[in-house]
Amino acid sequence: MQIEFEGTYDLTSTLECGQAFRWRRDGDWYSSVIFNNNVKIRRNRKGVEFCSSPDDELALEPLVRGYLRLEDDLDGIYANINRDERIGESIKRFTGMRILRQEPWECLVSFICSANSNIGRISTNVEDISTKFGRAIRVNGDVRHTFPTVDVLAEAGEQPLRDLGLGFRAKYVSATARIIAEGGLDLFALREASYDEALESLVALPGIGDKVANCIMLFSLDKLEAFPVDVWIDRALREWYPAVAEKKLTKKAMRPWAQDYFGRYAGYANQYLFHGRRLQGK
DNA sequence: AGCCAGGCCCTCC
DNA sequence: GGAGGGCCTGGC
Repeated sequence: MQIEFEGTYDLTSTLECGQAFRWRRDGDWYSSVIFNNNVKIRRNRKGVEFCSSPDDELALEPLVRGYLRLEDDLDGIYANINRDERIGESIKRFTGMRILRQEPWECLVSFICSANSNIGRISTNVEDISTKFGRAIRVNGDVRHTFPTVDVLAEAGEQPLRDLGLGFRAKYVSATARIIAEGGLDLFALREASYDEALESLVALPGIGDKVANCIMLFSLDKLEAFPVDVWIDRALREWYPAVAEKKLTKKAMRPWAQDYFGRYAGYANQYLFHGRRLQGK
């Protein structure tokens, strides 16, 4: 099915910049499991084309639109965050890269798994969790699995997750799943909550600190002002922003500084700086 | 072999 | 309140 839209979209950068962990590339097609469907997608002249299974594409289309954040006015956002030549360069280089609107629970677990890890390993962890605890979706001989529900992971407990190689993150995933399963937090409700409210709720969960909470808010809870500070952003800000270096801002102090500096779309600035700095390597 | 990875948490000062 | 060390595991 074709989704037509105006405006730019760099699907490759968007799906490969490290905000989502289950997309696989095969030629110009990308495939993953989202909304309990095996979804294939590719860029074309008029927009993006996608296939879904088992559900009808017509039913999935609004969800895919939402996932891809096609409603974001990129030019408006660029104009808003373009405060200096550093961010300007990154915008020029990765024009069309978007933040995704992922499913909150999968996003939350993915970023608990990200602690002291790397993208390759996180991808393996998330895929292994799905294979072991998710529901099989078969498409033309290909089998992928849905990401398991909160209840399934709450019931599973810590040890099976350790056996999958999550390491010390297993107890955090398990404990957080149990809290949410028992009604300790409504993740979707956080989409309507303020940034501060959502942050406070998330960091109360085991395994979620300021950085991970900001990732979850940015990539799944519609908080475009979220600004996760990881080692790459830490490097980018210290190397590229004299104000940060001169003030000797700690990692902790960088987030509020950047949110004030870049404004309400600071999360977009974050993703462009992150991507640029990470490709540059250490 | 030893260090580090897209942090978090706990202890101690 | 913030600095320092431990934590699973895999990759270099």
